[in-house]
Amino acid sequence: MHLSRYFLPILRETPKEAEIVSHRLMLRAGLIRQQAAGIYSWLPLGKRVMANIERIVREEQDRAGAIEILMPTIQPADLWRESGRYDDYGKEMLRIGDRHGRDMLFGPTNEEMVTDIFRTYVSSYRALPLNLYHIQWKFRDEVRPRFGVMRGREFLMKDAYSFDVDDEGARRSYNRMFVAYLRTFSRMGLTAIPMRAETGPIGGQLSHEFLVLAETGESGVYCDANILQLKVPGEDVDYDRDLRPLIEPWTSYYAATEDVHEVERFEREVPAGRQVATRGIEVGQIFNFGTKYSLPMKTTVLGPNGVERPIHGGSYGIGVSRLVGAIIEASHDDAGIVWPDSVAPFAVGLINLKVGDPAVDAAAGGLHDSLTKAGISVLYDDLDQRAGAKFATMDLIGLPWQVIVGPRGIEQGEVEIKRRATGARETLGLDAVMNRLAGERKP
RNA sequence: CGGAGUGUAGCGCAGCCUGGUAGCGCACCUGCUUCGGGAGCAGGGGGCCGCAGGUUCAAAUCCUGCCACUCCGACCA
Repeated sequence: MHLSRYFLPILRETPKEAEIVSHRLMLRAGLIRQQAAGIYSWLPLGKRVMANIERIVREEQDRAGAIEILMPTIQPADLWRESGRYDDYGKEMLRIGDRHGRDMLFGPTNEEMVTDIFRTYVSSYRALPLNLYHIQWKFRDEVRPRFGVMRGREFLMKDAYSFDVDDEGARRSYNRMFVAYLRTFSRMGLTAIPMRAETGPIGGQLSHEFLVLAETGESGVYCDANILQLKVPGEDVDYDRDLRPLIEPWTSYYAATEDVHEVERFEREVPAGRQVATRGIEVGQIFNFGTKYSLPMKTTVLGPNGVERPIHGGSYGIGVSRLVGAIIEASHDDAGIVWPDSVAPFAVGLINLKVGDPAVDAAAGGLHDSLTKAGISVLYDDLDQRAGAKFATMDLIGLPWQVIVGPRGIEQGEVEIKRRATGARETLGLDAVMNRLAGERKP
């Protein structure tokens, strides 16, 4: 992609409404544009990052056996009256009337709708377990949206819903999502810790929330240092086997957010040298809520003995748009964003230091073409600007690699290559660049 | 929803107290010179001063009401 033909509105100064670092950097690097409190347009660079996050989430959901569907953003109120949540949900729910005076709402979540789909088509225990998910925009009319996309009113969420014939099956489904979540966040370059959580308005008895560690996170986190060393299950994990041994280490060490933190227990259970107090951002939560929705919504299947029984459900959310902010909170420096390879909007930023110089133009243009042909996404800065401005822009938008082509090096047939995260530079021959990048690019 | 604050060009701000032709920096356009870490000079375009009402010969400025946005608290992917 040629920068001269792209749409990348960089801001040199920070808009004053942005208080936290991810919000500032998202506005400055041209990822988002605020349209109203907690409501954002996604500009090209932000859109690409979110698409990468979505892709990883999707791959891990699929791997864990969940099946993708897509439900609408607008829902009829009747379903919510049936579950009893139409009145419970309160002002957070955006209520809309259509032209016929029918009560509609912009979905804040989809338990009711997915249950409706399920009960229409599934009536036998033999079709279970089933886990349906979608990645769709939600709207929750938060009293106080803030922190940019970290707490917007409109946000993109992956929500999965599991259906099982009994509690034992529901726990297996829960465990599959537990492992999938560990893998998902790890692939995005994040350290995420699962923590025992309150179930809140979704209800149920078992729940964990996943906190991404970041110095600038909004919740205080207390945990045992050992949990930070645990190895995340590999992509060969067998989701059909008993996953409890994989999960047990993660749930056995002390880990709590500040609102449920027990100082005495922490002091007693965790040796002084391993007591970690840090901060985190909630990016996912999983629930096992049993029959909370299946009873009022009459969702049953026939068991092996021919007797109808209510299904046991769970729901599993990941804040996709929030993750964009969370990743930046966890990975940035004074100069700007430092994208993990797997979610970066482009793999390579290619800088032409002297636009108009035939030798430099030819070398940079050639690199752009061969990188693109090799399937390596590249943003080619072909603007006639000073070097300082180009470097500042590239550092700000945080692409993993910078390839710098200038007249000095080109005389020797050499370019410079810089790793954004470490600042490490090396000088390579033109031909060597391709091999170097091809080898390093594995997400 | 309680408390605090801010609305003036795309972004950052001054002007308001003490009413009198709407300004500065960045960004943008034109030209020339520059060019390996945010260039210099010259010229130029862009504003219902958040909205409505009032006071006044005259309102960005004073008064009243409303709206929007931000921050702190209680709630949340």
